[in-house]
Amino acid sequence: MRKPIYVRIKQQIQKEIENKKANDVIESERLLSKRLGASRMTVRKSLDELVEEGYLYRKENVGTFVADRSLRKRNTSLLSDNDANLEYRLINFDVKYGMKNKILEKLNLTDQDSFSIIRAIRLVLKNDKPQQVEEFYMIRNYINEKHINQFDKLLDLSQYLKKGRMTQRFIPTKVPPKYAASLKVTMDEPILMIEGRIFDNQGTPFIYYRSYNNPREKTVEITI
Amino acid sequence: MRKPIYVRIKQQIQKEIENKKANDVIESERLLSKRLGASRMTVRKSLDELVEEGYLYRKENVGTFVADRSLRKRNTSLLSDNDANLEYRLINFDVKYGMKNKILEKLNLTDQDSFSIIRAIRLVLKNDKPQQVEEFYMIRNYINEKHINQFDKLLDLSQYLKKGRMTQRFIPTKVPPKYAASLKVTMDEPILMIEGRIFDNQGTPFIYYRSYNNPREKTVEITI
DNA sequence: CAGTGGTCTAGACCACGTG
DNA sequence: ACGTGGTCTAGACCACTGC
Repeated sequence: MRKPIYVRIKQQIQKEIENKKANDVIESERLLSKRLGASRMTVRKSLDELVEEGYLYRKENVGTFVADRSLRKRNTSLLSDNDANLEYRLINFDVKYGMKNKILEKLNLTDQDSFSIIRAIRLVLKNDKPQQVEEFYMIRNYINEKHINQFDKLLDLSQYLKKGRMTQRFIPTKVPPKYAASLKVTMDEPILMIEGRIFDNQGTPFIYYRSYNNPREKTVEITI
Repeated sequence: MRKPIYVRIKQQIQKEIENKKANDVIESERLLSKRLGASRMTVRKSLDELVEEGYLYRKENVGTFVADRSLRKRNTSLLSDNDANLEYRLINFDVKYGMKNKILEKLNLTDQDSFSIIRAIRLVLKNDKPQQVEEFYMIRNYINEKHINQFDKLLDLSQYLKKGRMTQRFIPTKVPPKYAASLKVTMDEPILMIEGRIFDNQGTPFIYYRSYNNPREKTVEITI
């Protein structure tokens, strides 16, 4: 399927507002419609999405304005930080047919079921400082086989969110001894563990992950 | 302004799917349009919102289906838990013209500015068990004067989110001594503090809050 | 008064999944 | 082949703001 017009227009507007200051007014919907050669409803669909994502805001009967950059949505910041300074160091990768019961429960599986699970564990660093350790457990037949050998694609969770939903839990705890050294955190220090699951539309979980965050280095923040 | 048609239709559909099971198919957009007497685009707008909020999901070229209840969006669950069992106990309420610098910084204020800040602190209980302590700091001239004496309305943050945005930080820490007794938590136990700010469209913060969550009682979870 | 965003209509064509 | 969701059009009226 070729790219819809409203996506092209959305990207076009996104590009144009990069040069504008926060709270600058942009062209009216009718002008954009004329200039970009699309109906007003199509332009509106583009604007709707940009408003939803925090790029723009509207004042009724007045106009559409550029939003402050800090207000753009980042509700998946925990994992898909688009930060060029991040380095990922794989600690463990395997495909298993069994798994600890604690993990199976999270994926609504029992050891009677037939399944195989991809497990990946990685350390995330920023400017050589350890940020977090992430553990992923993914049910294999939900995963695109082509991605299994490309960790960056495999572990980019945003792709799975498009067609499903995610829950995240925030749990204060102590660092697991096995990760204390990697994270350079003392055993007694309280750290933040984030436990997440990704569900398909039917409500079946197919990815479970945990991340242990170094409180000295990483602030977990979301914008909604 | 009277209620738009798409809102009425949205509520209607919302009511109708309460009686359906997860993954049941609903009527097609064209049928809904005919039955409810609105154009297909209007029906679609209602459905779009219900999909966005996790009530429904669509399969291209196939149909629209009822989503699993657990997948409905709850990204503000931290505060506006619509849970009937919750009890709120006000600990402190005042309106001040000065405030600790740490708080002022969060609201982008200095003590040179002219302002007054509403401070409210409350304990949240569920079945008599302490869940969390919440501290709110709100710049007064952003707040509807009528609400100031109605704490439930004043502290319902969802109203402020409609026309602005919120950031939340998750910080593992130890319980502040002054709240240890209220929360029935020992001083050494790691607890989860959530720090949030609400911004207007211009990017100016006008509410700052903190919540200290009892890890034994309360699980902080969001669904996106 | 002119212009804005918000809503709404009655069509249309497309690609695709399922029977 | 038929029905579905996804996209798109070219209008329209409304309530409201700011000049």
